Amino acid sequence: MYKEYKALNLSETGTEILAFWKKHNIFKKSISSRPANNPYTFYEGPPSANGMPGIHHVMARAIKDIFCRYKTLKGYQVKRKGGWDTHGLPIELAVEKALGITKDDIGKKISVEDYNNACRKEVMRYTDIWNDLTEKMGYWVDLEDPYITYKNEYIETLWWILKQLHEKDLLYKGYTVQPYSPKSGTGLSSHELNQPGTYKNVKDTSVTAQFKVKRDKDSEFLFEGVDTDLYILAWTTTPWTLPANCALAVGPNIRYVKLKTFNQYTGIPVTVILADALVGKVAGPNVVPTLDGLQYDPKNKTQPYAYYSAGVATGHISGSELVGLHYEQLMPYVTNADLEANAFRVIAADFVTTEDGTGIVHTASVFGSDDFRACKENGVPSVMVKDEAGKEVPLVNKQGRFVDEVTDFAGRYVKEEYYSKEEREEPGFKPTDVLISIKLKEENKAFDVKKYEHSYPHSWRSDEPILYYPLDSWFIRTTAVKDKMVALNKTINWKPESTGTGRFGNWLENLVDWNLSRSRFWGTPLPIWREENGPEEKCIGSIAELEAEIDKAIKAGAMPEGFEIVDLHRPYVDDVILVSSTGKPMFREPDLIDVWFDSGAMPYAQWHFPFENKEQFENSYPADFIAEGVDQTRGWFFTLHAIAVMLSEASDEVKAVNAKVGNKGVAFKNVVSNGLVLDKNGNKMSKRLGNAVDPFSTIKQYGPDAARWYMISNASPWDNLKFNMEGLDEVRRKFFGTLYNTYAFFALYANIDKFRYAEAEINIKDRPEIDQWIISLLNTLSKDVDGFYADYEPTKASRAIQEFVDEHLSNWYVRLSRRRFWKPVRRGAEGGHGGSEDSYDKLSAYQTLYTCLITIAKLMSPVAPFFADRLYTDLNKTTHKEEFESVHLAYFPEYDKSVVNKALEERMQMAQDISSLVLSLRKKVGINVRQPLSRVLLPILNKNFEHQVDQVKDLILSETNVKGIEYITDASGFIKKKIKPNFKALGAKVGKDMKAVAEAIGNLSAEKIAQLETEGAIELTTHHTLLITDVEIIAEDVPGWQVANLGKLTVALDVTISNPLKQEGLARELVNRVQNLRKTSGLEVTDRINVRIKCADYIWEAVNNNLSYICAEILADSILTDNELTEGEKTEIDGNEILIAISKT
RNA sequence: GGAAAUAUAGCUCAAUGGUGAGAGCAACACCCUUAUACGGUGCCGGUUAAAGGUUCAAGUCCUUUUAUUUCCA
Repeated sequence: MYKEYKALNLSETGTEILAFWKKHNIFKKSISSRPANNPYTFYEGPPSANGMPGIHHVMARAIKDIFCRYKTLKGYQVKRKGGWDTHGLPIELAVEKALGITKDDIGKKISVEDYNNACRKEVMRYTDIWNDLTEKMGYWVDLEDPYITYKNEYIETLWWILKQLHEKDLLYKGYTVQPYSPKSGTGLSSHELNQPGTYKNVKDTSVTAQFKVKRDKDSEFLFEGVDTDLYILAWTTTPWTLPANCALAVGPNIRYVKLKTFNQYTGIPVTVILADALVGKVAGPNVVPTLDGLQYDPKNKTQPYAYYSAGVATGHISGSELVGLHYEQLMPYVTNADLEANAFRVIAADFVTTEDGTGIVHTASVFGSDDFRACKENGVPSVMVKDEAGKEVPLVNKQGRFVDEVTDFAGRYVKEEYYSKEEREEPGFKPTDVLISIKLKEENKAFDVKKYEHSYPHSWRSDEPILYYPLDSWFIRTTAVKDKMVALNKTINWKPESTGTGRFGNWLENLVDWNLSRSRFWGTPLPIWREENGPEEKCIGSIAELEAEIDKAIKAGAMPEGFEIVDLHRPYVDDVILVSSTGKPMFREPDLIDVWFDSGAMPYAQWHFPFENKEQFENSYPADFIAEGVDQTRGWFFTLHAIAVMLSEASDEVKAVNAKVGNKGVAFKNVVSNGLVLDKNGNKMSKRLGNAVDPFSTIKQYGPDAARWYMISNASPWDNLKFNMEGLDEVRRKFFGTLYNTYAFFALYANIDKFRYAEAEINIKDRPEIDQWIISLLNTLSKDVDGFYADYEPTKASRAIQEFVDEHLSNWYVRLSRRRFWKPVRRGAEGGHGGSEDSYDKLSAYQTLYTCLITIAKLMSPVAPFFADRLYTDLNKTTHKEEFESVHLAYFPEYDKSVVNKALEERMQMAQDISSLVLSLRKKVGINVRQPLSRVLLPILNKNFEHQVDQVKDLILSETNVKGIEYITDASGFIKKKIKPNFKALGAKVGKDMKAVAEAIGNLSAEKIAQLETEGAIELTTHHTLLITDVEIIAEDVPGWQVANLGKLTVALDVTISNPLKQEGLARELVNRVQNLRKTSGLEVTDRINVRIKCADYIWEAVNNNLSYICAEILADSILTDNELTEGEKTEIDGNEILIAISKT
């Protein structure tokens, strides 16, 4: 027996099938039943289990799951090792919040050890909830043996990788300019800088400084007509950075001008260069045609300005013309040959604006991140001094004071706020910025000094302004393999392609070295030990190596006897002090590494490669497929790619594996980057706004399959999805509801007829037309869906399946075949072909519908794994046609080309279209479908047309309740024709003359059209030869008939109703009433009945004339007229009252 | 500031450069149903974000702009 259900309940299906999978270990079997030598490798991007999963995780994981299940169906062995991302800032923050502490308290209120233990606990806090969701949504991933990034083994692999890079000089120490708090002596992360209250409005001393242009052959053109010194004006709100000035940045497309004026502090006439757009702000209304005869007035703050050359318009200088000019160092405390040659010049930078200042930006490479980048790009050296150890350091030390070399201000804090309150209140105290301003004024180097209010970031720890300051960092020299990364990226299949070429490709083109350093506590420690103030450096690549070094250190007395390292995290690893070759102590570099390195190294670290599992690694490298959100483009996707490419150069072990598996150095071959899940209005989901969708309640309410199907079929994975609950409901009703009903219909009759698919398979070619048609479509569908999955297009796959189920299987095949299933079979003919035609036809219908259903189950199983499995097992449990206990152990349907018949598909489409046209005509003239009509007229388009339609004639007639089809030709000129140019065909031929040709075609007479049809070609008035293939000719109208058109099809309907037709219509009306009555009386579909009716005479006459038809339809043994009838159902036929009484025989 | 994606009916999405831009949902009306709270037919709905350009022909190709979103700075 096929299981029959009271109603569709996808939620229940989910929980029941899940239990079935668990009980029978289906997931494990789906792996073990596939050969190990045919692997398909998937990498799980590890989620962090310290937050609750959201609906977008269901989306992302559905995509991962779909392709893994699909490949299993295709016979691949798909292992999916789960993983957890356990390090990183979010975890630290969660712990700090839970414990009510800040970063500053670590090592004070709480030991690093306790803190890290808290992190270790925190990180797996929601593991159970995650696992629960994973199961409930049907995401198959191995949760029993996941990789966990904080495990020693995992870290050991990371260390091994770092050592590979270190040995090839791909790991080095450098510096970056970062926000820095001198008071607390630490850098600040961008996250810390984004805390509320960090940015405050402050009033700072701002200086517009005069940088004197060196007169040489490059600058000579600027001096034309200039009779004073020439200065470039640059503005800064951090005067303390002026001693470190090394370049001036201009916008290459900004227009600059020369102005002559007096320095307001010294009265010296000067000529200055600034942006044209800012003349109004700097000079205000004080621009005069010429300064001739004007005098400097020390009491007047607003000195006059004059454009240098009288013709203002010709005085423009473009920024690019200024690039390369050299100027004199503004505050020459520190210089050297390199600086003299390569610094103190004008460079172009994209961050220069004309919003404020002078349109020229003072640049101090080590005190600003833009500055740092611009100087690096332009090869400008930094102004630095050497410390006692001979190391280059900036002019400001880590406490925020000027170094000795800046003689005038040595030892002074650069920011006023770093002085204590008492110091600042002492009489005569002046902030360093002010002192610098005074000095510049005296030296005719300050053009303008004033207070300026702006927003400036402050440290949340000490509430003092931060400095942008160069901090030590460890880098991976990704730029060394940039070309290879770019080249290999082109071999990766990105979905969508634009993410790979655009976002990722551009990122690679502008690659900078990867800054690995993080100043934190909970993460993978950098395995590098260094001598203090010495050159020696050790990078440790394994636990064994570390232990050996510890042994050496113990022997040298640097560490206590019996020291053992059991945990590679801080603080334990910081207790390790090694000894150098000269016996000096070596301390670990205190940094942790970027957590992205953790996840990017998972292909190796998940197997603890190369320390263990070499074979597993070889069999799963690189990945065939990965999928994550598009936000991972520069995160996980990048780190996977970067590490893989680096190792393909730096590691002999990885090189060997690559050679063996034929990998040029990628970590993954196919990648799907999915979009975001937004709420139904297109807003971002957030807990704060309360528009976040809870995945658990969604799955509970609609079932996991509806949720998955909705998300996948609605929009391509890479488009953002507007998540709307109504859509889920629609999917449930429309797709799953229809499919469920189709199954229920099948089960109902198959159970009655005890169909078990035990009979021999009827050859497809021997089945009725409609069976051949649906089988043909089904095979086309299998092929299409296979292609879509293979191309990582799940949306197209699900839409194709949905269309097949709704439009073709349910709405056409089952509807038209319905009678075949309930048609009574003569006794004795049951159970085998060779019996009557009836049983043969019925068997064919069962076999066909069964095949459709079980094939659909397989095709849809990657997207809707629960429902598909129920459908599959419900069918297969009764027939035992296949040996698999689950659809997920079965194989993808084979495409059988021999049963695909395009002509058949075409004519069935015509049948559907013609039927639709007839129904629409019926509607137009108000004749309902129960009233039979005599004939449909079809104007013939070509010979093949008649042949095609004839084969589906019966379907059309029964669907539209019409007695016959007649084909008409236009021999008599009876049919009105319409001619339309085929633009595509004509375009190539006539090109520019298209308009005239189209008009000429439109003007063709009926005779000319007929001539074209018979002769195949005519001459147009435009002197072009028109071929029959250049146009479409449609029979548009049959005068005097009810006519409807669709594309090339034209249908005319005879709407005259003769008396026999009328009577037949009445008979059908009666059948309809009786059937309704059967249903409301609760009779079974197989019950036989007796009927008595009381009605008008003409209706009884109609009934009497169609008695056998009616009896057959309603399973009646007798129908009697009874004018005395009082009981029974009162109803209406043709406007007349009728009384019907039925009774079971 | 840079890069990328998206923009088509009230909503969700289609539309190999080929000329009246289509479905589904929703609304409305009528009809059908011994699988189907399902279906059919009709009706309603569009300056294809805007402006230029290329072309015989643009929703589609190019340029600019706008909006939304993401990533980076």
